[in-house]
Amino acid sequence: MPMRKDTAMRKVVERQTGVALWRQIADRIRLAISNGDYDAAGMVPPETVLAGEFGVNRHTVRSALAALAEEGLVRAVQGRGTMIERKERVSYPISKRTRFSQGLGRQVKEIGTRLLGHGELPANGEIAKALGIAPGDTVIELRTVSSGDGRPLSVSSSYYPAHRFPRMAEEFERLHSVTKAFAAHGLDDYVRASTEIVARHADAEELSMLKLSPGAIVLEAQSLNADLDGSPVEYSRTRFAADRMKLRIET
Amino acid sequence: MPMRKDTAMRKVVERQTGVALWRQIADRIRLAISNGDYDAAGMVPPETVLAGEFGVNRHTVRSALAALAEEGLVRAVQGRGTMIERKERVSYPISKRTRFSQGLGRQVKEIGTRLLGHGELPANGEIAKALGIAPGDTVIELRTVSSGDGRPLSVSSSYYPAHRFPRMAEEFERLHSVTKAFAAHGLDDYVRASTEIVARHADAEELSMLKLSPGAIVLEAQSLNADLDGSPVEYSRTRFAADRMKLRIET
DNA sequence: TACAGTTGTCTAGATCAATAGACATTTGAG
DNA sequence: CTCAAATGTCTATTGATCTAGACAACTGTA
Repeated sequence: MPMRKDTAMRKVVERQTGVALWRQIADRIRLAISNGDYDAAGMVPPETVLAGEFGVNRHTVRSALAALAEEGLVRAVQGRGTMIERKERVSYPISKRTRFSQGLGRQVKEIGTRLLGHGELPANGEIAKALGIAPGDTVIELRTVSSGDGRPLSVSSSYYPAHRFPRMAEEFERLHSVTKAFAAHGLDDYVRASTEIVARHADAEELSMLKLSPGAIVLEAQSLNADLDGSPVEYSRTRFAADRMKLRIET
Repeated sequence: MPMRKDTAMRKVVERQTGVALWRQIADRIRLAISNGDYDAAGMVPPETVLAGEFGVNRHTVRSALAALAEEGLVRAVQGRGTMIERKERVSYPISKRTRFSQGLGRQVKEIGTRLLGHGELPANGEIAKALGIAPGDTVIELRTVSSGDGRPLSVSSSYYPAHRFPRMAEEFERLHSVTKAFAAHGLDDYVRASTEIVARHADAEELSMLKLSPGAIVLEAQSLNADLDGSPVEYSRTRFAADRMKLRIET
């Protein structure tokens, strides 16, 4: 069986698919940037060249580049070209001992987690099953958004059994750390029991919280942390901006 | 800080974003189906109701439903309504001992892996770095597509150091199993050393191989397997159809 | 059979996306 | 300075998407 060669001179974009050509092209250029395809020059090829490669009008390419400039990924300078401002995805480690701030430390200078809101609510089926409690039992919800160097990276909803961690919200607000808030309840260590990962289009709330443009992708990690006896202590759904993050699984 | 309530009567879709309304709506309905929001009735709400919820014309909703019907997710019956045909995502386990067929066994009746092509090529920087060989050293590439119950689930490109596994392609064609092909080279056990996960829009080749519609999402897992001495034996990039799969991390 | 509720089809017009071409403006090199 | 190469701006036109309304066809129930 012969090897299929990717000779594709013309980079394919498809029409009449509900996704505008300029957006498909923006996605392709974003990918090429993060792959390092343009590292040699440090800039994107000229608009006329890109238009030729994709088989579209130059104006269509300009729409794509305008969208990328809006994201802060490139910056166009008249007379010179379109320069790459930023390229790497931040790598987020998932391991037995996953703590948010650690592991990102070397990649981002400034990490911030902001509490969006908190509340108590009866556990629905999904949450109750994960935490091993009865549906309707009270859980505490924390909603947070995390940023690196000023860019939002993830939004998260976390659930804690209220009977065991009654002051979770207050302690988190005081200490700005889940690990420390656990410690304030007498829990010194916990480990990741399971993680499920799904990718999908961002919904309207995620678009606005993560400052994404419609059609953008989120990586959703549904994770369960347990104490050393195996009893669940936290269930959370974290949605990462997929174009800014990759997940690294450490087994 | 008060809890933010999601009262959203009107489900928000955004205009002038390069993603057609019908496609945004299709994505939202697909998500609602996989969340089980419509399980009680087993069918999608009437077109007029959906049009009201999203604040669009009924024709726009019809375009969205037509796209979902094309995917085989729903089936419209005149006079009755639009029924849900399929909803679950297949869960793919990632652990120290990840083998493709296992773990999917209970979820899918019929698993097939088809060899698309193979070849020998000099390792590029990415592959050489992963496999711990010199750039330019020969690697064997296997390109496969895997299906469950007739639906394509993933496409994969795998790379093996040719000096150690010279007959990888032939053995895989004969045995239809990477694990058995390794065994034929005298390697009885191997473990997952690392996995990185990225989500992005599918490119044209992935769209056709996975039978996806443009704008669809792939989950790409870049994984490295090593023998028990820690020496890399396989580097692969597997792209999963994100709307059909979720990844389960087992730590 | 009658009817309410639903999907299917058609027409017409408004708005958005993409093409095409022309020319202005800026930059860097010779 | 001059020029080539690149981005910026404008106009006009075509095709795709979305809205609007009307009515046909089918299903299940009363």
